[in-house]
Amino acid sequence: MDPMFNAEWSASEIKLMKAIIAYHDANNSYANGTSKKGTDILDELQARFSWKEKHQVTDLYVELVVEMMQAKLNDDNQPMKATSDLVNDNFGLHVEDPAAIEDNMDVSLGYVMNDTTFMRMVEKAPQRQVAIPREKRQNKERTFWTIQEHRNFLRGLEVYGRGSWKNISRSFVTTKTPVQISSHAQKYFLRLGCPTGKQRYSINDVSLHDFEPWRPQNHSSGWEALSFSGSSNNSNNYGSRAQHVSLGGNMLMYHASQESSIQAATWARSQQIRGGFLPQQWLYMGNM
DNA sequence: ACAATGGGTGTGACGTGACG
DNA sequence: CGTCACGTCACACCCATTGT
Repeated sequence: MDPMFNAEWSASEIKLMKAIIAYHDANNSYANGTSKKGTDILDELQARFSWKEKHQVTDLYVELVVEMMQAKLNDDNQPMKATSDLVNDNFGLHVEDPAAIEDNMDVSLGYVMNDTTFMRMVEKAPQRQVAIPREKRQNKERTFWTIQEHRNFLRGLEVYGRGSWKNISRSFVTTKTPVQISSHAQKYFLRLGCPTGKQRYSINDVSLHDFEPWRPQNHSSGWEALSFSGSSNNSNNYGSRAQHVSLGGNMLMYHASQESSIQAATWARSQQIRGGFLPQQWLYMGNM
């Protein structure tokens, strides 16, 4: 968590906000992806914390929602706690230990990169120059979605829900217009709804909760780090927790000339789909 | 090498709801 | 009721990959 939160928000304020969110959660208001209730919650929160800047409330709300979802994920191997219990124990989070939360923030946010190599691979999408013969398409440059943008999209989806492309564009994916986000969402939901093992890996296979594949306690061998499971096994919406693209360890760093992150991901995915595993020297190359 | 296929991006038409 | 803004859908176009 941003250390600034320590200065901007007191523990009691954070606790209160969590309680409010939990209340809405208990009423099925958050993260069910079916409504625009996220904005309702924000309105209430902004009214409740009227002395705070709007962006402060929004930012903390987003942080807490993601954290709470992550906390629930961590409890997946345990009986699901009742929401009332979550309210009482701060959703299993240790609010008094923000440093620990900060340490896990990337995990909470679904970043697959605790090492910077993966980030380097995905932070810039390939800017393909496409010859567009039609007049209307002249001078148009195709801009591909980065994984980071897609994750921001997923976060916005969780907060604002489907259809609030304007809000998502304004608050989460500022590099894309609402129309572009809508178009991206169209393909995203189409992919979710049409699972087939023949599909290649795509940006839409990246979920918000891609996390922890690199953790040694989760996989005793490098091969287990290659746990791809795209949307084909996902029956949930909005990049749900069941959807993982676990790009284990440093496996994407296989080739110096593999400039395109998308291509790298596609390549890696294809190796898995085809049942052919990665050469071991590539798999462990990043650890050299 | 070539054709087929899958996938990504952008555009236009249409539907819908809010507002005056 | 008309207008406007916005979202959804279908489609075009293109690229990358795969199969032959």
